[in-house]
Amino acid sequence: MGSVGPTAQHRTIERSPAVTRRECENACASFLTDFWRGSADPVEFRQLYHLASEVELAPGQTIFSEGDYAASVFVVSKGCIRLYKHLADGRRQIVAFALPGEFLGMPIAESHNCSAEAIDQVVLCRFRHGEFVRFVQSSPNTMRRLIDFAASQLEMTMRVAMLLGYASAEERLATFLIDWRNRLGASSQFVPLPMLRRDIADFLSLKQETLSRTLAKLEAKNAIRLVPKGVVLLGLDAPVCAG
Amino acid sequence: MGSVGPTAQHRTIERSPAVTRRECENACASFLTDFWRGSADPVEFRQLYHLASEVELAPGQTIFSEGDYAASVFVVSKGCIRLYKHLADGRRQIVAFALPGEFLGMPIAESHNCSAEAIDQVVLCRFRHGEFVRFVQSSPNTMRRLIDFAASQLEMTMRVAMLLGYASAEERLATFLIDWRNRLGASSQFVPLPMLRRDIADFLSLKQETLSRTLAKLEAKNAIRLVPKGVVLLGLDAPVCAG
DNA sequence: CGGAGCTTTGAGGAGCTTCAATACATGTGG
DNA sequence: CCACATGTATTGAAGCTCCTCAAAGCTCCG
Repeated sequence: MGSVGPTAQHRTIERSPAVTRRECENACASFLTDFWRGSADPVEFRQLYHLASEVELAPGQTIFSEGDYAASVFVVSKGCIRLYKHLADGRRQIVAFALPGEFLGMPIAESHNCSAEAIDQVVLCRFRHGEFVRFVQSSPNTMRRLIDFAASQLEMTMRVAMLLGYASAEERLATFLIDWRNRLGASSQFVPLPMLRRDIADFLSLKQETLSRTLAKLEAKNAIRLVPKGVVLLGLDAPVCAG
Repeated sequence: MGSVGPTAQHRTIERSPAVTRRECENACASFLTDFWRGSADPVEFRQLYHLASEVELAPGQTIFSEGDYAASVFVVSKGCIRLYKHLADGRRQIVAFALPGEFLGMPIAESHNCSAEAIDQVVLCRFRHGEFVRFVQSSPNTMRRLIDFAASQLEMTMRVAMLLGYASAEERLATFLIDWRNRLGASSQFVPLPMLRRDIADFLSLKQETLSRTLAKLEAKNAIRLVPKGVVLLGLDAPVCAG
């Protein structure tokens, strides 16, 4: 329902073979760079290019829902996506924010284990599930990379689990802001936050009221400064996390 | 430091080739059964047998520490192990309890991302890291299984993260007890708890006082009955988790 | 300018933690 | 076999953090 599959109703750019390669080189550049770091095999690289197609989404659009049959494997090319799960009582847990170069969930799996929605304007790189799996199976190199990807996802999730278990609201928020800046590779002190407060709250397992109050507290401490669509990090690292 | 490597100082049973296979078939039986569910290849099965050796540990012994070079890959044959991480401020987070048939952490990784200690009397199945990785690389079947293993670990960790984020002490404990019973495949209502209260508390991110109180509360509700070295589950499933 | 959605602020309450003391278990030496 | 010592588990009372419910402020867009 509303998933971005080959039969989805929204805008999917299908291109002629002639332009496929170049467009895909742009769209998938960061993904392939990430995925292939080190041991590039030019032949496999090209193969993967030809399997990819491009999908563009407006803010708020659903990409897939938890439990959906995984017809496609997605990699983010541009924008920010929220990956979340619904709990029995209606609460929502954001599992991760996906950025360019990252898979949406675990590839290979038969069905999606979480839902995905575009936060801002998004461009995705799509592979048909079967084709992607066949490609991976034929390439021990790629399989190994997938294992590593899974391991790093596991590491990240464990880090979150520890954060949720033991950290105060202030520690959670500070850690989130620092991690987020690092993932964005932000050069300046300004860190954009394209998502809603509610998204951050649901990621850190806080109520949005508590999140607001904690942001205000950090600003009062001169650790951050709130600006439209983001924050400026001032002295967050040492002082806040230590105390 | 105190790790169970090929050069470790404690009891390692090195066997003659003649008895290797049979002992290992016992020791690794559950592991290989799990790992190979479905698509068994007898040849690879044998290969793996011959790479394995056996390690026995007393309660409380350290198997490896976070950050150690991963000289060995371990699979539990018998007993229960706590996998944990230390936080900056000295607190401890138990990441998982490992049971027979399970890997201790992610195989293939260069170094251990958590520490491991025997809870009770433990028997491990050990592979040298290099040999295990070479075997895995040579077997697409096994690689695929490893990806699936990683994905299921990821799924489990996400489940824990959600539990820690949103559930009350009572919900966490109830979920833990039910999951633990299911993993043990306990036929009777009695569920053994070989670990300390403190271990369970550090797993659920609760203080051990809170854990005790919550156990008492569940007993008062007739949901469980506390007995030495374990609990008897009475009516835990529906009533407690719903309310 | 007005409305809808998002964000911030306020007051009161519930749940977990902290510190402290008591009870229980296990193993050791007399 | 008992007495004691050590580590583990439970119970009690006070405090703090976060949550809940409620209202007001802000921002974006028609």
